[in-house]
Amino acid sequence: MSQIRVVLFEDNKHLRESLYYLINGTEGCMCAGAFPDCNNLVVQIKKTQPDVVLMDIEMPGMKGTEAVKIINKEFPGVQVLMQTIFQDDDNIFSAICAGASGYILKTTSPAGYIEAIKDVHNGGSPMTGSVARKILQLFQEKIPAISSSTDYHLTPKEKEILQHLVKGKSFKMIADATGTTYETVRTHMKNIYAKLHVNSNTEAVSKALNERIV
Amino acid sequence: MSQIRVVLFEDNKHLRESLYYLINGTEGCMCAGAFPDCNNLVVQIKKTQPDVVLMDIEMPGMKGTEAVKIINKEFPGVQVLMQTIFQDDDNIFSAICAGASGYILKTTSPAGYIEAIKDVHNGGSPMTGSVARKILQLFQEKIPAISSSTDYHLTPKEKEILQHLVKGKSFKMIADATGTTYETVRTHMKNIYAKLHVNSNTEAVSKALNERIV
DNA sequence: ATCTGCCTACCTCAATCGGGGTATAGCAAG
DNA sequence: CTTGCTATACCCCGATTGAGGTAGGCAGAT
Repeated sequence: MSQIRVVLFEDNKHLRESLYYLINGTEGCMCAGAFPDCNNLVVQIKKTQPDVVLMDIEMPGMKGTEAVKIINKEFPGVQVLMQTIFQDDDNIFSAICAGASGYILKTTSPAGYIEAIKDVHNGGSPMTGSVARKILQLFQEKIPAISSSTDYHLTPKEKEILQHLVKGKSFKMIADATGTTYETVRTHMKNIYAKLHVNSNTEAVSKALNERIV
Repeated sequence: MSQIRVVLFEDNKHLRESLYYLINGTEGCMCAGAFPDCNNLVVQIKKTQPDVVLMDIEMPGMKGTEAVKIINKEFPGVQVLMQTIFQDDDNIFSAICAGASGYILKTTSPAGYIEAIKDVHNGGSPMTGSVARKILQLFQEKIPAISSSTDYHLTPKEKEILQHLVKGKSFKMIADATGTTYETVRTHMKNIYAKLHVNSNTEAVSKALNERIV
């Protein structure tokens, strides 16, 4: 079986070299490159052809999260494993949004590093327990009530019409799209308004989107 | 140091007993209860006073995700560790939304179970690598572009008016709220429509909410 | 000093919408 | 077989909105 090609970006010289030797000293892994910054990022990745990139989040010059974005765009198959000393929400959040595949702390043991590299290469997303907790918390904050949305007892037809309304269509266009008449759509809309306790189309759209009724 | 009190809910008798002995056979842990279903959930938790609940996601009667919701509401300090044989998006997603603190597969080794229990008790969120990957993917889907939302160059006043519109207010009410006149609001709305490339209030609301312009 | 962008304000006209009705038909539950 | 719910469809009327103008005042930039 072929080796996992790892490339690392890490500004701390000592850590960079330690990781370099650690990876090369591990069976099934090889370090195809080790760089102190993200200058010439694209060129270096093209040259070194990594399977996994180990990326420090705080570095001089281009930020780690920026680098992740570029890697994901230019080299979609490459897995990026973030490593950091910080575990603040903002950093984690932007790394996730940028498309990182794993997120470990620098306090991780050498064996943990190797395990994480292998895990990420196998399609997993290793992350330190405390980081995972933060991600779950972020998730719960940002997606407040996907399932706890109150049921307004909309009929299938009413939901269908509401969906069209949310797309910005007029009653006429909805009538067209649903194969009914303008007046029928209006009747349904009146019922929708009554059920949602609103009295304008904008209010209905707002409520539909915010409470994910659509 | 005191022991971690674990209570488990698992319908499979064999697995339930195995886990019971595993936990009681581990230093620092004790199994304060083991139940085949979530009947009398609240009573049983009140009686057994667990630090950590190990919850099967698929059970007869009350679903695991429902149980998590109740536990989080009634006993906020209790950590819930979900275990499942499935790793489909819906289950993971609803468990997270319900407030689970960890998510492991049943293929996890006994040592892994113990580690996960300890991790969750220490404020971590252990999860199988593949589950973590799914959560990251869900995250990236649901939070598509928190910062990459295109800028439509709305002026402050226009944004203010749009915010009112999203709340479902009519032009008249917006005029009132912003201290201007009805006609001025209409003028602003025309400009907003032009900038957002829409031509109805519902479309504007929809775009504002979906692209987080508000 | 002029120009550009923003906020302000008004007008008209046609189209759409909200609220109030009424009515028929299908279909499932009681 | 009647009751209730849903879907269908139409009417009227007044209010609101969309589209098209015009125009003054004011701040910051060139």
